[in-house]
Amino acid sequence: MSYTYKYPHYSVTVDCVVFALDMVEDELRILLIRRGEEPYKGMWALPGGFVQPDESLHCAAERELGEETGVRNIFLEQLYTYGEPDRDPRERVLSVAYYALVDINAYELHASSDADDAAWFSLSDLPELAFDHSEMIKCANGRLQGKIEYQPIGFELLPGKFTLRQLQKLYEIILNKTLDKRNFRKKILKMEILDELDEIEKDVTHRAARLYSFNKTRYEEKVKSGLYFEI
Amino acid sequence: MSYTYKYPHYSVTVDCVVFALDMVEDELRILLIRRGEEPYKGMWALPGGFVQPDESLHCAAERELGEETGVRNIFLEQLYTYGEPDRDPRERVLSVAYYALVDINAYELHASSDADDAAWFSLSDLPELAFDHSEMIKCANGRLQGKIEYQPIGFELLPGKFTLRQLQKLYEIILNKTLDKRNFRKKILKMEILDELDEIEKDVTHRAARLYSFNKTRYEEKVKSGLYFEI
DNA sequence: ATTCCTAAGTGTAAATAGTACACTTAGGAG
DNA sequence: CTCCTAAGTGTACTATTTACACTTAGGAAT
Repeated sequence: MSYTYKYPHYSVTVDCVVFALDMVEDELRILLIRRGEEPYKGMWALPGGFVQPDESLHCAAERELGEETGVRNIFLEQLYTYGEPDRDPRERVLSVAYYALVDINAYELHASSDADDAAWFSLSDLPELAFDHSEMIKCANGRLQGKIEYQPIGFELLPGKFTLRQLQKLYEIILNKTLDKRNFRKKILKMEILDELDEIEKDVTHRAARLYSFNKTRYEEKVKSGLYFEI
Repeated sequence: MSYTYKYPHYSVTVDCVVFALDMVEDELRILLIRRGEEPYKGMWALPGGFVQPDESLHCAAERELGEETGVRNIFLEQLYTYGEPDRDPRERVLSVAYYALVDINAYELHASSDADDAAWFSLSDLPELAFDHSEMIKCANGRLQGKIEYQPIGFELLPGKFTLRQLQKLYEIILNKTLDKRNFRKKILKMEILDELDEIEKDVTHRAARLYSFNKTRYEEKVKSGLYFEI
């Protein structure tokens, strides 16, 4: 099968920068796949692939991510489109980059489709990557750092029920600065967008912390009446 | 001439949302062109067009904007990529949208290329637009409102020499709220990123205000040493 | 030249938000 | 029962933001 056009057309891919938190090592992690096909066969790269004729860009990103890594139903947002004429050695390929936030414990990785392997890498210790994928990660990290301070997207990196300590650590890791425990708690609780649950964390070797959950409906109500989320 | 590919490829265009300020009517304006070709021939649309094989997306946006309207050398930044399969009635076309900021007095509009006409429209009184261009403008306006509060991009909408009143009005128009004159001046001057010039405005029928210019070098220095621009 | 009109330019006090900081409590491990 | 770790909590100080009104300058009109 072949496709013929009157004017120049380009291949279009989507690539996903998937972030997760490693609360043990206190670092951000990125989901990478090992390429099973040329070019860059055997090299680590962002999960992604070609956009099919009848799917939207967003759907393509969701599909490729699911196919290659098993990760589904997550926060996914368009980041930037990379279109330098020579960014792919085969021919001109545009890539619409997306970034995603995921609770690292919610998924078991399953490499498949064009990926030989899928694994989490520390943001501070990435392997050499295919194409311009390093640049995409840098861009995504900048976006994440900027957005997390004034939009309640951090919760996407945590399980539905979390402790205030986990939430604080999340901000400390992403913004790369320490926060004062008492001031942080005061600030986040004052917004009244967290539900205090009747549960405490389990399997810890010290006093267990209370669990909270993010109340999105409440947040949206509060935004309407003037709340400006800010950490 | 025809182009044949093994896998599906798509047409790629760039479209530009060009903002300017009307200081007389106190409103934001958008640069539109009247389409000279099908589809949507005769309808108003954003300036833009097909990406050529050897130019980057950014270059394509600059070129199309220059060709269709005469506007060149301006602040231009990628916004979002639109790729719904049916957004163009001819075939699948992706459009990489850019937004731009320009001093409305710095250019004389020259419609040419695929455009029959080019004109400024008030953001609050736009005609019906081709494709999904209304959505692009909405998105661009959101980005502008968000970005102008914490990045010094507003100066791009003013001439190189401006009064503090003009600068304040700019923020008032874009953010759609009034600001206190004394507090605004205090805030912006305290940043020490404006040069106070030995000139005052001309041709005004009242006391002439002092002119200032944005010192970008000074701004970047200050950012390095911890300045966080915010209005 | 005098008056009128418009916008330029300027400071202070009160309220709010942000920061710095340390001890007691709870609970599992040994 | 002791030890260890992190949970949980309040206050005083500092910085920032807000609200607010009058005098000055300069051209236009008479």
